[in-house]
Amino acid sequence: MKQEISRLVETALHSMHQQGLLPQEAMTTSVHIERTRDKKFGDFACNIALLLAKSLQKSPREVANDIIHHLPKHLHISQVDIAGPGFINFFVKTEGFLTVIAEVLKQKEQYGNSHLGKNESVYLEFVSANPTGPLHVGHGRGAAYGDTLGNLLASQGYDVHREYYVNDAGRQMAILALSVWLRYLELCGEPFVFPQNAYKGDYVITIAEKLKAIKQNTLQHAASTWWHNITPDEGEPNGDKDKHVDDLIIAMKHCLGETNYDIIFNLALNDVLDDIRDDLAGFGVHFDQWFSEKQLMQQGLLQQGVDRLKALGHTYEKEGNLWFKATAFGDEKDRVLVRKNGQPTYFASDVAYHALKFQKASRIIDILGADHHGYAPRLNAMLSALGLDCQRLSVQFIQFAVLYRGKERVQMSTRSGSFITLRSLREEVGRDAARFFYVSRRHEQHMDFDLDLAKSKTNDNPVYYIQYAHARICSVFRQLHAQNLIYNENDGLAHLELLTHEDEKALCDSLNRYPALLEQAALQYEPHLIAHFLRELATQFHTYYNAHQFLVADTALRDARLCLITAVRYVLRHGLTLLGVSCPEVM
RNA sequence: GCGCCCGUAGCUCAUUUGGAUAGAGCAUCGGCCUUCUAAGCCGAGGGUAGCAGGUUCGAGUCCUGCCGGGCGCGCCA
Repeated sequence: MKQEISRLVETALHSMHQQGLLPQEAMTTSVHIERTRDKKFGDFACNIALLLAKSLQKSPREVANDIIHHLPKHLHISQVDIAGPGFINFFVKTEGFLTVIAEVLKQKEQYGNSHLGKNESVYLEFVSANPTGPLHVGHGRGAAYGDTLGNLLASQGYDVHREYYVNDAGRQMAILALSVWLRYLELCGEPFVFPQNAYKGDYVITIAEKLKAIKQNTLQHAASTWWHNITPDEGEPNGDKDKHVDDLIIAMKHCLGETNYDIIFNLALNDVLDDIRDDLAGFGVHFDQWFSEKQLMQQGLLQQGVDRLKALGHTYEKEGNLWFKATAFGDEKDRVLVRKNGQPTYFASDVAYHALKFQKASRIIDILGADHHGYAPRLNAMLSALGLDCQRLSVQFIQFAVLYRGKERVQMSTRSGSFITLRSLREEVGRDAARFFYVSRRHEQHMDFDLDLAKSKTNDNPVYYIQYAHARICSVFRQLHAQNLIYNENDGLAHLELLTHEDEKALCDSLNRYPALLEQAALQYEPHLIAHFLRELATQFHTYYNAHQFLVADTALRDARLCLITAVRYVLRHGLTLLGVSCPEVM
């Protein structure tokens, strides 16, 4: 309907041009039709007269009047008005909206899908939390957003690859391995003070218990045999918590030897990763690939990336470190690639990782926590240096969810073990409520997350309202069968003109705009629009449900109404499925 | 100090990318179950869109400056 009106206006402008009422340059102004906010302004509005008025040196209302006089007639348009400063308002007859019902019933669960993406490959990386502990509720937002965005893009014809980048090569993982070993030593009865900077969560003890079950006491070493030349922990004279753990890691490797160290390291890594994988699966989030940073190094890709930058002349050496000239590409300072001890930085592996992504896909989306926003300029600098088009990379930052328990702010830290896990949230409020809640806010909007509210008053979550609309439709059909009535779809489609109520028109209007809404949401990476649309559609349905009886004696009317609510059901299901939310038939 | 994000009803958030009288939910108040599920519907109150300028037919939306909040500014990941 929107496109049809757009064409009508274009036709009008064209004939005005031919009659010399419109100069050539005015024809370049693109016609934009939008839905009205208020139905008293009709169903669609066009602001073209306001845009043309200046160049024509006429009042906007005058221009609008000229346009209306050149508009071709259209079967479904009942009235065209000029309103306000010069808007052209179109009133569409209800029949103009009803055709969508046949369209939805024809496409069924495909309705809403499109080929917008033309099969373009998209490399979507999200969550990618360090495998040093369980996911917490802060990660949930990125998981829900990323997965929904993936679903959305796939539905719009993009070829989506989902990936979790596993930081299994860095210092943090070494600290986890150390933490596990120290807990293990405690279980063996060794006395010492647990380092402040080590991981203190209970899961570390659980892993240590597993280690003890497997290796018994074979990895036990009295502190007197290996605790030498360790910088004191913070709080003690000349203490430094970072140096303290780093020294302990070196001593640990020295004491255990590489093989035993790797056993502990891998046990910890795999245990945590299994937990994360399982948690995400329970959240309905699946990845095509879990990409290991360590493999990036082992396969020599990291070195290749560094060599490439070096060969292109974008690096220099200073004080033994290898630097990337990031400032030459718009970053605020140069970045170290390889430390003087030969260790590559995190940034170096990101060079290699992104070069790889650019090889594999034409569009790359990184979903990062908002605390990483400073990372975007150096990524862009690096891509430019490599001669890659940084327009192909889009970095989406997820703002933090600030957690509250009632009025009280909850501090979270993986290190200290004081955090709410995603798993516990999921178990308490359920996957549907959690996913809907996360994705119903715009991702770059700061969000307040009240744990008490989320956990106690789950019925307040709008997701149930939407699911209830779906269940009610299913229930109507159960009643239909219980009353031994038959639903004849073709008969219903043949009598759609019986749907004359405003409620019915409003529902069809929503069904009509659903595909365009999905396209918009996909292009802007804003899946929250789906959540809001569904809420609105559910409201319209509940209103309709309360105002009219569906299972009426008049078969033609009954079938027509059943066609409409079946179409509504398809769209509800399509949208909820994109959000990773279930569609219960009974509630 | 510099950079990024943000500020909309008592609370949590929308607002069709610059459109007409800024809308929902929660909370508060008043109605609706002998009729397809009341996890629902109908109605009421509640606003200087942080503040001040600017751009134009028109600004919550774009620009500038303040104020307030979050985050970042490592050879951490």
